[in-house]
Amino acid sequence: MPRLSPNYDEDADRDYVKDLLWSSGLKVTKPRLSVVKFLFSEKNPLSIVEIKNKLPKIGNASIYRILEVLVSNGHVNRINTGRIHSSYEILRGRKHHHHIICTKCDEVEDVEGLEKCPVKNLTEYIETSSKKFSIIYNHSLEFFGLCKKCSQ
Amino acid sequence: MPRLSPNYDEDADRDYVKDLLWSSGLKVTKPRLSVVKFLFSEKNPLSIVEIKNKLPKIGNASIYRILEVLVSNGHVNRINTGRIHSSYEILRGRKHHHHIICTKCDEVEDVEGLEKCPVKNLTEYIETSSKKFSIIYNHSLEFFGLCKKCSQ
DNA sequence: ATAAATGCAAAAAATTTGCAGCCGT
DNA sequence: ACGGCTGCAAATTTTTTGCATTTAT
Repeated sequence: MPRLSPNYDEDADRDYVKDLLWSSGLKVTKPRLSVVKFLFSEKNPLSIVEIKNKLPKIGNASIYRILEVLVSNGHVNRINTGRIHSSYEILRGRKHHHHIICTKCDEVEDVEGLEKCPVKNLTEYIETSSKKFSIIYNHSLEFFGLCKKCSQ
Repeated sequence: MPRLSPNYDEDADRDYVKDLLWSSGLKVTKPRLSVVKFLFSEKNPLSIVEIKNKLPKIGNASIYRILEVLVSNGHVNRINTGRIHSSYEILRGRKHHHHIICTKCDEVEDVEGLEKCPVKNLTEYIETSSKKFSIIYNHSLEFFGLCKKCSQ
């Protein structure tokens, strides 16, 4: 659940999650609610494996299909960890941000404390100077390193 | 091959590629030379599939192992295109740079014209402020958009 | 000579697909 | 009731592993 307010209201959140699906014309089903709620509940991005483990009742194929539909509707971001499987994070209610990925254990952490995105103001320049591209609508910035556990 | 000089000297290049392997204490084998030379020869990053198709004589497992060893020795960069499989590009002889990826046709272009990496000087700050990470040794920055062909 | 790297084949892991039946609207 | 969604099982695709053989040093 989102740690937005100290008094977390589960019902309000449920409606929020429902709205997310409903607003995209998606049917509000149990498996979808579970996936979205799980994504909301975790601060850091979740891998397919983590989602599967946490929600064993949902069929394997459905997990893929649910995440696909969430990504294509813009509710969820697929993070390119460079690892075997992608990780996913919910977008709504969160600021644009970047990630640090452990190349040994795949741990993902959000980059915190940046006032503003260091790349955002480059987009327009790059759009102009690129030979082959005319539109840039997004970017992703990942840092790779070793987490404290793995660097010992 | 690197298009660095107008008069390209294949032998010189061969030594260059050999040196690359040798300098990391890697045995200079035919499969490794082939992979490195193929990576040098293409301006844009190559996916595992493209490499496999181009070099069918190299065993499947070896391709994975060769790329892994090249990445872990810092000669090759694994780019997270957000597509199904990662792409790889050789680093040596090329400046650190970033990419623009067309989300429709997967075309990849290098970002050109930046004097310096807009992210580099953030690394130390992020290393310090991160809770879970102690070392950051790399990053990747990709812009997503539509190429001129696909945006028409 | 010997330690490392390769190729092959088999195994494991990750993802996709087809389809019958269930469930939201 | 309809169409979209799900679960299951099977099929693909991608990646890893074990081991005998080859190869670079």
